[in-house]
Amino acid sequence: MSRMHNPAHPGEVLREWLPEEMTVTQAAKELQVSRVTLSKVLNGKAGITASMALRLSSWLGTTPDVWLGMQTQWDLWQAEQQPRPKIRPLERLPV
Amino acid sequence: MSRMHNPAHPGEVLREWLPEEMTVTQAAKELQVSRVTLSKVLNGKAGITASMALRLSSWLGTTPDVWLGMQTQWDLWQAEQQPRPKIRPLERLPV
DNA sequence: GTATATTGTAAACTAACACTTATCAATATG
DNA sequence: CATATTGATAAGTGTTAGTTTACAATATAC
Repeated sequence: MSRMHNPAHPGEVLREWLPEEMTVTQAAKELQVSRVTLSKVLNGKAGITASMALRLSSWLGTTPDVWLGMQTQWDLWQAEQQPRPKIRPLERLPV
Repeated sequence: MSRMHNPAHPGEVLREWLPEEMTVTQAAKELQVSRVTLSKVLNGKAGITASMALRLSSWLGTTPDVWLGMQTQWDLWQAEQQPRPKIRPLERLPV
């Protein structure tokens, strides 16, 4: 079975967590990454790493798993869109 | 809060799924990756990618999420062992 | 209105890493 | 003994998350 819906990029979701008036520059400073790094994430040009997930969880008061989970679902959906080899299921001895 | 226990590397878990008599070479052929690629995963020298998770799920009849989830937990634990910047929680307006 | 600072993204570069093929020592098999 | 097969290492390639630098656009100061 495949995932029906193109999941949102985590950066897209992150956008909604940022207060309206907060600039990328400010947010990057709080997260202690460069402006560029955060900008890329927000624009879907880079993914959420474990390190970034920890920063986001400290800052936003979430679990890191939320962010990494989103990234995982996104990665998985992307991979499912690629041509895939036909793999014959392993024959297991019945219990 | 941090994860208490060093989670197993997914490759370690994968080992347990392989039939006793199956060689790395055979398994790699079924998964349609090189011997080296699989060997590295089994020895914890490489992680589980989305593409690999899909191969494993096809072959072993699991969901891909199982494997990617393990990888995520492992990545997270590794990142937690590193020195981390002190990030001040974002002040949210109370509801 | 012009000068200066700040913003967000792009460009260029570096480091890490997943993958491949080639190589090698060790073990099995003819 | 000779040959083939195994699993791991070495070497090389491509991708990508991170940095600093550069730039065009907008805001702020004088």
